[in-house]
Amino acid sequence: MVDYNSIEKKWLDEWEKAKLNEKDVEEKEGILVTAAFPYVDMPQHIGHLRTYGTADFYSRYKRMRGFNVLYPMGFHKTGTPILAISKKVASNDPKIKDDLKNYGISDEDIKKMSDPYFMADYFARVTEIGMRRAGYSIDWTRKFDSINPIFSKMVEWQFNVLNNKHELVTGEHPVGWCPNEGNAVGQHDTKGDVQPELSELTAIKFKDSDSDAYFICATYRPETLYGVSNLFVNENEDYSLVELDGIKGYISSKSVPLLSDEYSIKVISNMKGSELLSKKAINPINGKVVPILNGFFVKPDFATGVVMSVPAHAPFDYMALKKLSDSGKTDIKENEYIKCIDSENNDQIPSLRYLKNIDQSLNLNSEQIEMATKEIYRTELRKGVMAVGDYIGKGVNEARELIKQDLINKNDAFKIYIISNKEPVYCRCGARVIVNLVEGQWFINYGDKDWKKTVNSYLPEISIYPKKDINAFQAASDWIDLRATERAQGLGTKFPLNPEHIVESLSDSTIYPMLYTFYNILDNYKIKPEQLTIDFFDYVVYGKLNIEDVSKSTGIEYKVLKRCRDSFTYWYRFTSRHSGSDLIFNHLTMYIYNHVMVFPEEFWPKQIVTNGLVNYEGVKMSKSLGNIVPLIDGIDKYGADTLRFIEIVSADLDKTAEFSVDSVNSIHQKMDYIFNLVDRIGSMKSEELSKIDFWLYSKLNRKIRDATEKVEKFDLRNAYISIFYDSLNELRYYFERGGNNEIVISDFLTKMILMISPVMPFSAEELWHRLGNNSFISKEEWPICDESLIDDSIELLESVINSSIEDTAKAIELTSKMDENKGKNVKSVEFIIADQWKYDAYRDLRNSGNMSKVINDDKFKEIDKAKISKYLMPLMKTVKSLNDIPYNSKDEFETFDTSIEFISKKLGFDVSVKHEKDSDSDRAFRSYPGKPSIIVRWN
RNA sequence: GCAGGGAUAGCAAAGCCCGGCCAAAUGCGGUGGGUUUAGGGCCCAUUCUCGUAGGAGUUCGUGAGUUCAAAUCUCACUCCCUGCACCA
Repeated sequence: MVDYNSIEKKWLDEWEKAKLNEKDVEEKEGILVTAAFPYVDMPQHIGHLRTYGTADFYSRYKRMRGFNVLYPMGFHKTGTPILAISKKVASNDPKIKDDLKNYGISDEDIKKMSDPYFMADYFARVTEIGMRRAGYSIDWTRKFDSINPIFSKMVEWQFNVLNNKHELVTGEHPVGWCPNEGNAVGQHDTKGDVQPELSELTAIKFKDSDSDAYFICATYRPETLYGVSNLFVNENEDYSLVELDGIKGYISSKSVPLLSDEYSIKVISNMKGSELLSKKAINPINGKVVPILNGFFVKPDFATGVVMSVPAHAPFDYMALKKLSDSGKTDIKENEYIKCIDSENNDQIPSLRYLKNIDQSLNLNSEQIEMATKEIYRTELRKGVMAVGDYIGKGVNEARELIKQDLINKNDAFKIYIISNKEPVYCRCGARVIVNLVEGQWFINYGDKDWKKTVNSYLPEISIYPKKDINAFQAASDWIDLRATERAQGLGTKFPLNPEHIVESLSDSTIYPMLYTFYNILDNYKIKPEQLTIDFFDYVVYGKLNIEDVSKSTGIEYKVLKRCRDSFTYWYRFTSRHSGSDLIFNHLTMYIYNHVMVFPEEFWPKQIVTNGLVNYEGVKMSKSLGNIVPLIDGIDKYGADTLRFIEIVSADLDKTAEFSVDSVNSIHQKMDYIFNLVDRIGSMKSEELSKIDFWLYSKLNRKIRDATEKVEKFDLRNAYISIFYDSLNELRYYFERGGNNEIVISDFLTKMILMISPVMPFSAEELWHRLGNNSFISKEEWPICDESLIDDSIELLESVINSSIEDTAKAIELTSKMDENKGKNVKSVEFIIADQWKYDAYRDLRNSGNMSKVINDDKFKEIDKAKISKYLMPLMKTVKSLNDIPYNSKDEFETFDTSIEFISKKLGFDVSVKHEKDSDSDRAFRSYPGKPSIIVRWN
């Protein structure tokens, strides 16, 4: 087997020596290929190769097509995950230490990882090693990370632009919050890494009929307000009369601390739920006075602990009310329940229907009632129509929003946010996570109408691959709205408008590809971060300032400024951005928005390529399954080229690539074949070209033409089925047909290897040299198709031979069962080739589609009309899809005649061929162009 | 809920954009055969049903429709997957 690792090492060294990947401004057209830089909180695994490998493939391919392609790379270190892991290390968390140990990190290094900067550097270093070994043609002289002071300067400039254009706004914002530590909590900050889910409810104010206090009912379904028969509290729980944002209200005592960061709440007095049961409340929508009753199901720590009861539509309410009614604790009758929504059936009490669907006798537990609740919620939202009230006739979906808005406008309700996870969420410190409305939070206003309009009208200009993701981009662009852009903790750039905070880590990584274009220059000339003023960036990006002034104000030499500007404008004109498709709804959309806002139109994104994930042996790679293969291990084991092939070209871009040992083996075998063939090539002969040589040339050139078209459209899978798999089959067939011409094979292999080189650069380089070349293959040109060598006839005739062989085998199998053939063996097989008039008539019929016209044509006057008609009849059935037959009777005859040896070897019988006119067999007439009549003789 | 994607033979998966060359690529699995044949690998054949000659029938989530013609277009329905906010 090929020793991939030693080939890799050999060529990595050679490429490094030749500085093959370092690119600079040149005469020829430039392309900047960037992939979303990796977040370095763990080593990369083989799945990461998909994105970076695809970007590398594209870079290499475009270079072979004559472009100057720069593929740079950096590291993302902004944000909280690195900090969180490092904190865990510092607190001696055994689980995290195990994880790190499994990555093969020494105890000593793990200890040092309590320093987040050490950890980030460590993983950045490991990541770079892996990327080099994967063969990415990255220009490492431009490497930076996102906490680098120069990077921060770029971010400051970007936010200065956004601020000047009034796209930074402040407001209040609901966040998951730890009341103990006083800061926002995300997934990384909770026990068990649970993402706190926030959801919005409407809190409706029912006035107490004999005081100025309100019962504050939180609900997901404000549209059912028309059907309220009573309110529920839980008589066994404690309740409080509170002052909440200026009004008096009753809420459960347990809800007070959960809401107290969201609202200002002062407790006036406390009471048992049972004490509230004597009260009555007024429904704000219709003034109806309703009683307060005991709801067994009311949870005091969910929202306000007071709920409105809509027995006709809420299964829990129905069950609770029925219970009360059965025990005589209420005199509300079922026929008083108000139905306010019509949906699929005509039940007067829809909730009852859903309960009975689960159990006719209504002997239900809470879980079952919950199920019924979900079911009715779903159905009524989708199909329900308001049956009462101001919005009668409108769909529930629409009416809900309208009613909510009306109530809020009339000050009868307000929004309330809760943590809606099934189980309470706890901060690592132990406190229960609650909702807080953060005041003065800065947002980037992606909801700005003009901004959105500009982006939406530019979106069709961007080449997006895979094509079907265009919809997703469109949807993402429409959907993106205010986006929080700063936060209190984490690594990163200080937020210019509030230096206590840092720029949020997706917001700081939207325009950074621009920095690659001149980072190496800043580095070379040892430019200090403080020299990178607003003026500097304004000059480089807009070119509108006077360069002398900028040079003076920044202290950067004229020629350095000029080079930065030139480099930026050269590389940023055509950019190709690569990432996983999971980033469409955040990073990539923000990338587009920020480019459109910050840069002149000529530098807006030109191309975006996204890709799907990678499965390992049929399942997703994940930490919990323990099936993550680190990139470097994968390369050691399978070879970089093998990983590259499987991940870059063996699946459609948008699909999950399947990595399995089987697929590895299959590629290894095929590569072995190619290596052997290349090594054997010297022992072959160069002879005069025969038919099968032309066949192979035709296949090759067709392949070059079609595959190139496919590569251009990022249809890599099909391109490489043709370039790799089909080529091998064609070679095998060529040899089987007796081909053995050194020049032809060498031509074929050379072009095939050139086309494989962007995917498998190491093997291709090795094979290229074994073929006797001394240049680097990556500096060679992509093969060009020679149209004159594409010969439809020769390929078609070859396939006629093969289909005839198949048909014959099948015919023999079936006829061997015939009584007359029982006990006999096949003696010989004869192929009868259709006479020339059949070819002519075939073409005429194909062109005209008119049978009688063909029959009556003068040129067929020699032939019996009944005969022509009998011949054409079957063709009529599929007349609209007849293939073009570009050759004639004698071509088909010759092909068979010269292939007799091959055919009889395949079939194992003597084979002969005859023209139809020379045959006296009654089956001879069955011959058609491309379909000789087959006569099997038995003895 | 909102948004995006999906449902194809034993399994996995292509085809669908651009209707006919589609009983439907390919891989795995199954069956039979070959290979100086332990195993594995490799090669060949076969793998919806029927068939006394290269053919016929019935299939591509369900139901309807458009069409001379539908896996492919339209509509409805059912079910599945992914993302959803400060988090990379």
